[in-house]
Amino acid sequence: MDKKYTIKDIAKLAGVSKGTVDRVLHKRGKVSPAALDKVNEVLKVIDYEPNLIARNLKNNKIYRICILLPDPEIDPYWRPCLNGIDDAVKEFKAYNLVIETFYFNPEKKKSFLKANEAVLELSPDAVLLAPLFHKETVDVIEKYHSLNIIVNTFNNQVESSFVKSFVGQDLFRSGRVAAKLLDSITDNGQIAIVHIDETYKNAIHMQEKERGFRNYFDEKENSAYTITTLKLKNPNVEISFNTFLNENPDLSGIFVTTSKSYQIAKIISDFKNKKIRVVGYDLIDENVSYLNQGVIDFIIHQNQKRQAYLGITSLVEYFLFQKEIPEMILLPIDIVNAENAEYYVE
Amino acid sequence: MDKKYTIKDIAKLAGVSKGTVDRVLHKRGKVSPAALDKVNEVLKVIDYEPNLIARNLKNNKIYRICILLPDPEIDPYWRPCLNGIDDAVKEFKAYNLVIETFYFNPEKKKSFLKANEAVLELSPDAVLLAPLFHKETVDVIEKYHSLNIIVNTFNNQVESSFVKSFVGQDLFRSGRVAAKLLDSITDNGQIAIVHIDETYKNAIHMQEKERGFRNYFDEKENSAYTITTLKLKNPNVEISFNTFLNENPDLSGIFVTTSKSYQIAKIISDFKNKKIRVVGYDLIDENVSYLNQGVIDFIIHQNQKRQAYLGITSLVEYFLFQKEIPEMILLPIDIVNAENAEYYVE
DNA sequence: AAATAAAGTGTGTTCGAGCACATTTATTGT
DNA sequence: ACAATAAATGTGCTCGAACACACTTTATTT
Repeated sequence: MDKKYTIKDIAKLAGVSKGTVDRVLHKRGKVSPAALDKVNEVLKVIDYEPNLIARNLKNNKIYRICILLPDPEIDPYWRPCLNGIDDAVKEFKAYNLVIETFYFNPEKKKSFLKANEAVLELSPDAVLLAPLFHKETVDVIEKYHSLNIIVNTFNNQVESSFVKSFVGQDLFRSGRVAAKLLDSITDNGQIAIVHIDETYKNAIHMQEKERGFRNYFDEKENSAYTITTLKLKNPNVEISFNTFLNENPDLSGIFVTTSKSYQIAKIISDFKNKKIRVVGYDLIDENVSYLNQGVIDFIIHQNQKRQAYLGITSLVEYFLFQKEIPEMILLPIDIVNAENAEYYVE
Repeated sequence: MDKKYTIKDIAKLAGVSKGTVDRVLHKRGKVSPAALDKVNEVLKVIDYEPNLIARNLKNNKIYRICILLPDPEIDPYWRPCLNGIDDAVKEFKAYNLVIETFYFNPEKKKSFLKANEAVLELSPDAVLLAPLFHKETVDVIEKYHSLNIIVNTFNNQVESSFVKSFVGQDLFRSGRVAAKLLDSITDNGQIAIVHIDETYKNAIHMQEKERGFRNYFDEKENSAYTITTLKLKNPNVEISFNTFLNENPDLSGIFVTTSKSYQIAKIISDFKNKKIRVVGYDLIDENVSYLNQGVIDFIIHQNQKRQAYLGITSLVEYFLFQKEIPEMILLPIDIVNAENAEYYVE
């Protein structure tokens, strides 16, 4: 009754052979106008959907996907990605897929290049990478492209027409979200945007967040906030920031643009004069701990796990089921407080 | 080199036929100890993973899944579910699946029962339902179970050992999230928990949210809040709440436990005396509009779309790939403000 | 020891799409 | 009109797992 139509069914209905139907469906030509009409007539009436299972059984090529990201041992920010990768691997382990992960030292361009060389050795079908070093990334992307290897990026965006897809967040928007949060939890006064030195990290990341943050307050009429940008460098963060705190008694809110908000939290938790509100990024353990203590008020979740997961699954589904890969997948900007954190921590 | 092992490969390696390997893999018996050992020896060495594609090609049974939920025309809360269902249908349309949706009037038990009868007529393999009427739900679940039809629920939980899986949110926790939000955006004063009459809705829903909300403040030391619960009924919401507002000039925050926060927002947006903060539920248009106007501060997203989507996909993957269905899938409690709303609106 | 039952093993077909190749039909040139 | 060639069409095999069925070997009964 509601059995799916097969090519054989169409052939029978149209009074031709399955070979002809196949040629029509794939526009391979070598079909007479008469036969073409007959088949199209049938296709118009019935709703044919090729059986993906059967289609893929034949195509038993092994697809190889390589993922390149900074070593989570060096920067724990990337740890959740491993879970995302793991989920994807588990989900597709029954298919003809080889998914391999490569780490590089996020502080060393050489390490990044070396990892890419190792990937090239394997001549994979696709590469998913977290592009930290701009120039180097553009170069390797071109290399991959010339070898017909698909390149997708996640977390960081990079300008290159050779990148098929990007998974990440709108950082400008995420800055606005942070601004809105601080706006709602602080009374007027001074707000500090704090960039904590992460030498290697694409500075664009932090800049975009700052732009969004300031944009929110610029748009707001009669805003009585003063916004100051602070660039702190380890190991001087503590001293510099303490000085700043003492010089700015009006400070009511802090927006930390990196996952290092725990460093700021540590300082202000000793600083009992006044309640200062903090909004930061990323659910790493130290941050969650200060979130639970009430020192950090909100954390914006960048959802690295899902970024990695979607980066892989979109490639897998492209290879296995010829699903189109969207040029850009923007993940929601999740707002986390002490009460809903457990659902996002990975 | 890294081709996947097939049953044939195992057979060759073990020096038996693929029939014997098959019997070992499926524990069908009729295998001599000697042959069993040989096959197990090979299986120990190699990492065999059956090809799901091939497996499912053979099993060309058509699975029928029915979804029962309130008519979104009557309660727009359920509208996002349609998108979730749609996504799942699209994703699996190439497989042997029939997914059918049935609506019932959320105000009429009879309508619910009638919808279930229609479902029973089709004798599906599984049913996914939003259980509104407790007693009736328990009855139909028993009926389904006796007919070997799998029953999963979403959105509302119902006590029944016959339910295989539940997809939803922890409502107690969501009450706590709301409390934390109001706590962070209001100064001490009075807070109102507002239940707006939705006759049909399982009152447990709202009660759980209230319990969580109060629990947060109970746990908080030296909290200087007064918490009042208000039960409002349409069409008297406006009059009653205006009276309440006038009688309680100290009111600083409102927690609306249903998706009707726009009704409260409408009232307080005319009430210019003081800034009153509002936290409510669900991204329906009216609420988002007040969110953007700054009348509602936060909305908790119940993610109906994903609830429906996961409810279906878990069943599909169970049938198609014999994946286990988790007994309970708890979705994150998403916090939404005017800046990140666009990512959640469906 | 032969007959019969039981246990163990292998072979062959199926699922649906895809594609190579064989076969048939139509068209062109002489 | 009849090759020669081109165009159109159909047949049959493949992928891997699953399972029915036929066949062979071993065990049990008389």
